[in-house]
Amino acid sequence: MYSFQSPFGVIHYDWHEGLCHGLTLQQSDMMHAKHDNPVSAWLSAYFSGTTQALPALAPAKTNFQRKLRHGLCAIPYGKVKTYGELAKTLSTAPRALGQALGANPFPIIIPCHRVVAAGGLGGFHYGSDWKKSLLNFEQL
DNA sequence: TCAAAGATACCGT
DNA sequence: ACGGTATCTTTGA
Repeated sequence: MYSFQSPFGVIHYDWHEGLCHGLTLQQSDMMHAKHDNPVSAWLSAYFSGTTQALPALAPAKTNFQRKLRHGLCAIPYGKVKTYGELAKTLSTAPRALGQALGANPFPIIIPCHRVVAAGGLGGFHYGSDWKKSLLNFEQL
């Protein structure tokens, strides 16, 4: 388990066998530890406002989640989409989409925060503070 | 297998 | 503005 100090809180992630197995966002700040691997490199670049090729991610468990990942990566930096819109392009239901987004092991790297509800900010698995901060950060 | 829950949307009143 | 219903995938019993 590694950790990365972001401007909005600490991010823990699993990295072994050359593959990222998941990220978890923490609410409170903890110790800063610098690591030298593709995940930290990507995060570091992201929080500097630049984009970079994705690190190796563990494969999604279901077909649907693979489709979802692909659909999410199609949302460009600084833009947002509603659950309904994205659901339509994936031929699924908005509710199903939200369910899957919450189960996504790679928040931020797979930009699940760029999906908002039709009537405002939607929910977020790790707390809407993260979502708000990330969106605010991207839309500078 | 089936039932229940989810980070929703939409239409009726 | 509020409440009920439609809708699809996952997960646990």
